[in-house]
Amino acid sequence: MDIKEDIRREIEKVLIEMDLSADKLSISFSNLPQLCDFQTNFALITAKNFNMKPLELANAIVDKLNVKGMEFSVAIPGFINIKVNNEILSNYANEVIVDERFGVGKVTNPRKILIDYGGANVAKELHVGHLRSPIIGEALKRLHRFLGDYVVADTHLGDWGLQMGLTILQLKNDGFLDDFFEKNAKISEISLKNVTLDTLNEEYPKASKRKEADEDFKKLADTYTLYIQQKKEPYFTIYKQIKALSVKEIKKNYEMLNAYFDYWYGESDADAYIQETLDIFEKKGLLRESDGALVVDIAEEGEHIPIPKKSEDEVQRYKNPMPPAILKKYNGGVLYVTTEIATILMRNKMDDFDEMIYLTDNRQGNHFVQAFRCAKKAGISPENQVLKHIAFGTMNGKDGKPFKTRSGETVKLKDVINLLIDKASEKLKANGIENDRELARKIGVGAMKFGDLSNIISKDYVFDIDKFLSFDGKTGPYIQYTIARINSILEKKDVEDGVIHISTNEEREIILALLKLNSSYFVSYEDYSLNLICSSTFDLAKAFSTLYNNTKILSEKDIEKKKSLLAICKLVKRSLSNALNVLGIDIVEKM
RNA sequence: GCACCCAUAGUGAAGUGGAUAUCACAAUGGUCUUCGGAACCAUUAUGGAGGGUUCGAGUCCUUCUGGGUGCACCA
Repeated sequence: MDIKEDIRREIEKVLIEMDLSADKLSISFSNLPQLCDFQTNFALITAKNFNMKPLELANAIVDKLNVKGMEFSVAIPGFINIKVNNEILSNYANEVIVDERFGVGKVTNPRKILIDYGGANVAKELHVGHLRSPIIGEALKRLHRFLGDYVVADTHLGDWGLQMGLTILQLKNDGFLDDFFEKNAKISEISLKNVTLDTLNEEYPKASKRKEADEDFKKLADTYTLYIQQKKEPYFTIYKQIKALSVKEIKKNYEMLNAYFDYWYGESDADAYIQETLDIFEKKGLLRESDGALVVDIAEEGEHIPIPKKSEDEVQRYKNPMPPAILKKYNGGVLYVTTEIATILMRNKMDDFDEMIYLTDNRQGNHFVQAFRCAKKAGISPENQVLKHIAFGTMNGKDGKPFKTRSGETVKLKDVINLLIDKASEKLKANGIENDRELARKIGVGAMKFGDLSNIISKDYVFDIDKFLSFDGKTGPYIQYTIARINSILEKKDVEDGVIHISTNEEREIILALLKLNSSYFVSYEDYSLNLICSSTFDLAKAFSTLYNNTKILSEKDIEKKKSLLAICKLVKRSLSNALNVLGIDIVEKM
């Protein structure tokens, strides 16, 4: 059920007849819509291989093509242009409208994929920097599932690092943990009664700041972290309680963003695999001692070459820096990379994944290069397993710098969401809808998600709330609004929708936009370009709006025409809704 | 210093090596009025600079300029 594929098959048939390889044959949408609907530059690319001139080859192919409803022509210097008639488009539309997959096929080789996204840390409040990972990750998860992959979403909590030691040390210093440290305290019966989320949100930043200036404090926090990792009491019990408190809050925030995870494993769950991981490296002779730490050399040919020092006291510099990965610290503690590798080991014991995708900001590029190289080197990740780090850019304020509050502080994620809800509420109020915060959330959060996903993942972008929430333009609300308008028509209709007959140019545009949207899922799937789905969705909404503005559907006199138009409404609504769903954006009935 | 990412209209963005570089917003000029916000048309780019590969380069390679990020015992 794909016109592009039908065209490809027809041309392929001719190529086989001509005894030419069809390997490089691909049909694309026309970039000159006034000339044709589809095009292929097959002749331009391959003429040389067949010892022909592009124009000759194109003409030879077109001469042999004779397909009902399709018009083939050749354009200089050798394009083959294809136009399809209204009947073909009508047939396509009538198939799609009853198709439970909206006319979108599945990938031919479904894979097992794990997506690691979210990036929350226990005891640290989520902030704006935590928005993109769940937004992009959730959309990728849904896209892969939609196209037939088996996908596991694991948020991989940061629950095992120095921040835990720091938090506990600070809490202890500030007297919150006295009960736990009394002589003969029955640890299992004590709970953190005076500690709330607000306490954590105050204590951690304090500790984090202090460690920069206070060497001893940092050392002690290191020790505490080690205690937790060794499950020493009362540290471990305190740790577990802090984590439970924190996770509850994190979950709530993710739900506001429509991000749902299959697993809530964290770095601590990988702990059980740390020793085994280290043993594997040990056995393979990959470990080496360096300044008291155990490291793995992962530099490849031409990397990490010392640059001669100009003077004695100069710091050693390296060309193509790829320092060894530290798996074990001087004090026996383990680090981010170690946990990452152990997590890969854990996941590979859980299931056999074809691919693991990690979503973090681009500052962690080196970390993943290190972890992935280590995992491959030690055979912890099988050779044919794809380990993919998707690095995204920063969300900036209007000044082009990382988004901050007026006083220069990091903006809390909670506050961003509330701001979006408030702004959306104002807009709704103007439309006569009051006091519906859930509706406002769907619109506000959806607006931000669409604004985010419209950008290429790797680039920084500007968080412009007014632009995101505009009901006009390439925005989430515009798409939601288009659906709401269709709802309004479908509610008021006095006849059932019928068979679609494409007859006008506006209707053609809608079906072509639908075809493009349906093919965009596969392009996005290949190269993680969710922005393409966003723009194709918008184009479909826009094509529909053009029809809507010029055609009075409900007052159409010709009953067959009216039924067809109503069916087009339904068709567009279904496809737009599905697209939003794949992007992780809510659909609203009214707005 | 060493490495990675980025540079396209006033602004924000899009473009599997292919035809006349696309979209949104804003601005200016014009046409028309509402199944739910007005819509439609027109105008606005020496693609950061220079070289190279190619029949063909915004896209690939290279040098430079400007911005962001990172560079072992944080995560």
